[in-house]
Amino acid sequence: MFETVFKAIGEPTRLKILRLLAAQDLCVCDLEEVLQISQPRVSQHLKVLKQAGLVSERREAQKRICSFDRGQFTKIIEAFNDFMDKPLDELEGFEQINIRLSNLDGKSCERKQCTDISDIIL
Amino acid sequence: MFETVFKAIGEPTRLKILRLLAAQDLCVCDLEEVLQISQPRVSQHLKVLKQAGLVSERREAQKRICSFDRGQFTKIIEAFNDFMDKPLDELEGFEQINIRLSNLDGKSCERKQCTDISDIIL
DNA sequence: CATTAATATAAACGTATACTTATATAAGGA
DNA sequence: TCCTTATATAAGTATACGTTTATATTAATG
Repeated sequence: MFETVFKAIGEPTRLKILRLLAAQDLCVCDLEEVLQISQPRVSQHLKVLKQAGLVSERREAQKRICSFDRGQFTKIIEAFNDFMDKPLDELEGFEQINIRLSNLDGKSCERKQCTDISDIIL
Repeated sequence: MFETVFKAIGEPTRLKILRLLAAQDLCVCDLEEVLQISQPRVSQHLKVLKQAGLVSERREAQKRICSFDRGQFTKIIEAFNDFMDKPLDELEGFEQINIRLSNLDGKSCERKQCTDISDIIL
């Protein structure tokens, strides 16, 4: 989820589109004109931005007017800060990682080369 | 700059590394152990995160202890919000784009909705 | 109902990126 | 000094991604 969002923003053309939509709502052909890039290119980038939840669209006749969903962006950043602040053991998908991290304490880098049976001290 | 940062975060392995470093400082071999991935892989991802300014490192003997630079991240997000809020004509690199955007009004796709507070005439 | 306008989708292609394997460097011990 | 530990870098490879060209879809218009 965060991956999708940050990846979406981390591309120059999409970042420009976002910045433009932050100034005003625009349809595909406007973006095409303003950015001077091809229509499929705009369309494909918009798809990525929509999937990331950063852009929404409404229809007006044949046109699709796109908006930057600023509220959504703020929410995502807040959620990301929560994600970064939360204790690791409360995080889904980090169970194994957290176990290995706990087993690390004190030992740091000296544990992994104990592959030889004769190294094991009982 | 924003591109570099968001691209850096928008990759699953790097996001995990960041999240781990947010919990505690770790050296390369620790990350290797905790995430169960190869040493060059960790090293290369850390390079990207450092270049984005998200991770800093200090040396302890042969080890390089990595930290998540949370302050830097906060600064970047603030800068990004500024970037998104600023009027287009104050933005470097958007000169031509802004001209074409202005030339749009009335033409191409109708509308000219003032989303910018400074457009509001009192 | 055929045509045009606005946008989406598909296929093809080149470049970028993530990962692996192999090797290099740098700092501590023996 | 030679060896080990910790990390970086290089080269190779496969996949993901951005772009273009071509075509499909969907909604107004004549």
